[in-house]
Amino acid sequence: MITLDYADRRPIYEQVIERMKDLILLGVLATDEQLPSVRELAMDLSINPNTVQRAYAELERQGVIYCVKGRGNFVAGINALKDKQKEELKPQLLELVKKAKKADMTENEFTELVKQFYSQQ
Amino acid sequence: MITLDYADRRPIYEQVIERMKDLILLGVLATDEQLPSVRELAMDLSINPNTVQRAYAELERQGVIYCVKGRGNFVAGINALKDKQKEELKPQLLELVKKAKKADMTENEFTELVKQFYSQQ
DNA sequence: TTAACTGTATTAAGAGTGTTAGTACACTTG
DNA sequence: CAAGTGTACTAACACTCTTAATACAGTTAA
Repeated sequence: MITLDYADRRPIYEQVIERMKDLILLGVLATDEQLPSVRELAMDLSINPNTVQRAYAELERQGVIYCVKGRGNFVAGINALKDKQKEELKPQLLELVKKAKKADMTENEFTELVKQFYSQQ
Repeated sequence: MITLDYADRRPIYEQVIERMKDLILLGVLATDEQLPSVRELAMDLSINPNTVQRAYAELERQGVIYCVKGRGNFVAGINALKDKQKEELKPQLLELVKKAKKADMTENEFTELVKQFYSQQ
């Protein structure tokens, strides 16, 4: 279901968060569908249940999933997540634009890159 | 010359690297101009000389500055740095575009944000 | 030459974070 | 009741960031 990249310097729990969001955005995990249990996913990825728990807690804090004690974790809703991702994008893009300006990259150069990347596969 | 942000979670040496690049890109530090010495900057920022040294070593490794033992550190060249920053930008922008696609953000929406951010101050 | 400045290297220690391990408790389901 | 869920807690280890204290080598100006 999920693959970890140990070459990635980011913490495992962050990778789990990102992959789960991807699975939801791709529609692999539908709204209200149950996620693998903490212990099951930990076993599957050969990591500690605490690490999975940390990822799930953060996903719940972000409103991406909801938890029912004794039953499991469930997908909260794909549209809310999409809107959330779009909002997250903005400050990150602003930082990139600032960096581009500092390096004297024109808006046209920048937009050309966007066009190129958007048409990519 | 440089101000640190202790609310920023990133390591101090990374902040020093970024601020030095900014000073160079802004033209505050011209090509071949001497940077503050390791001990002087450390004193100025109230941090350890080792931390400054780490930042300077990384800046040299990236080709942003060059060091002469016994004399000091000097700015390598602003144009090379600008080109370097533009190249660094590309993979970061690609990741953002990927994220945007996943969230079903259209190229037009994205480009509109770019336009907005570019015209900002 | 000497003194004071440069960069550079080394070792040790402390703080913080990420991860694992083990255990325990409460809730739900069959 | 038993097995599965989420949740909480403590302890230990590894790694990184940072500081501290030296030490050494090169440069420069008095």
